[in-house]
Amino acid sequence: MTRIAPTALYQEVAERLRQRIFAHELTPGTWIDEQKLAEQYGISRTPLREALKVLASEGLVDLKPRRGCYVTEISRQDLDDIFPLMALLEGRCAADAVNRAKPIEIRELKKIHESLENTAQEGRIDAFFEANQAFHKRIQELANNRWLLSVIQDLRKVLKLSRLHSLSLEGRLQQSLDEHRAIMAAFEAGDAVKAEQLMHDHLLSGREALVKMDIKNGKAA
Amino acid sequence: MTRIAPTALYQEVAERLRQRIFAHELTPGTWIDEQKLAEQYGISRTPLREALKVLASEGLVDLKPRRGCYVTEISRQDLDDIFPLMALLEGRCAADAVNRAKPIEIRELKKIHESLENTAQEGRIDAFFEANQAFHKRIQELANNRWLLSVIQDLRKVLKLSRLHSLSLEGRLQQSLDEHRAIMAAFEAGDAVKAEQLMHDHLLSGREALVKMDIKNGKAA
DNA sequence: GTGCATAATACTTTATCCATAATTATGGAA
DNA sequence: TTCCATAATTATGGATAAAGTATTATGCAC
Repeated sequence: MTRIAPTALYQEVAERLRQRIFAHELTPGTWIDEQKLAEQYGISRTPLREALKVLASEGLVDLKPRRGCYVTEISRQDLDDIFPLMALLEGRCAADAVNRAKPIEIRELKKIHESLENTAQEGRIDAFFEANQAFHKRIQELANNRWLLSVIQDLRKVLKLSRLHSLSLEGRLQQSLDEHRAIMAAFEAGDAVKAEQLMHDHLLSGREALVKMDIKNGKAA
Repeated sequence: MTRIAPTALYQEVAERLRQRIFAHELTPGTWIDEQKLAEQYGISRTPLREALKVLASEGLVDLKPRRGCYVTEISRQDLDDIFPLMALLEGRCAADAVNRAKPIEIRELKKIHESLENTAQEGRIDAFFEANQAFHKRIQELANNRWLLSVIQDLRKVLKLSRLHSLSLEGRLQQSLDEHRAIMAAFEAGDAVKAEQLMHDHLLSGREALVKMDIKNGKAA
């Protein structure tokens, strides 16, 4: 019996570690014990080490030679650097997507947007979060630029390191929804320039909310 | 005697492989024989495999599970995707750099530009190439955005896979020089908007030259 | 003669083992 | 009591070996 998707062990391990890091089960700054982890997963250290190399070049962990592996700590400066960059990139995505999308694809996007409306009204935070991700991802796919997509996804992984990032949406659910409505309208109107502008500002306003939380909680990242 | 920079073996191996790939000694599409390579370098296959994982997440090689490792083949579509993206990113870099750079840093940049002028006049292609890289890199550093920098450098690595890319500069040395002069002038005038626009177009005109060569040679990438 | 199946070979993948370097703890001296 | 040095322990990094899977070639059958 040959597997349909022949993924190597190190890839599966990398994915499991990613999930644990995103879930903040492995918090930034903590040391990753290779031996213990290998034992936990019931594998040898070799594929684990290879997985850590992959995570390191994704920026999720820091690999200090002869000193071990640590979950990356993201600073406020990093967030200040990444958010404008994401705004730029996702803005471009939106513009390209508007220009390329066929009517049927716009309708499909609209469906995702509607599930966003529904989950918001029903107050299902986690489902809203999911739909939000799906909406953004779909637009990125519509832009049809493999490299733009991969750059954005890599940066998003890094953003996920910040606990505040996932929490920030909750506090501005209504605002986020409004912004999404406007973006959707620009798509339906075929206005690429406006879609770019709106998406750009949408990302930056996410950063704004995060700054406010940051101040309230009085701690960094 | 403890080393100042304790780099792991896999990192050195990764760097050596990068150089061989960029030099097109390992051409796109070719299979990388782990055993032979490990023997050549006089190391075991473990660090070599780890190096390949790193190169894979940089996009320089394709790691097909159970099928081995191949040098990435870059398509014309990839170039069409990457160049506008680079134009966007380096344009942003230029704008940020203008806004952040102190007068002394502008003067340092000017020095690099002048060596560009000199090497061009003397017809020293390879030195011109070096200075060109230094100029772009310096602007990226002046933008002072760690993540923007790393994204650009990653994409540039991928571009280097294309042989035509390095050749394209030769055919448009004068034009490239003119564009650099204009960019330098925008820096000295402190005009961020203009610098962004010029840098953006500079990248795109590089792509244009590449398309023309492509047509003349009648082959892809 | 062509197509399919089986076997053999070769390469990837994973596990175990060893050596080296770093960190921590303990003991002695100031 | 505190600081420095030395030794021991622990973890990382590299090597080697074994096992499993994929591909290719050869042989047989239709």
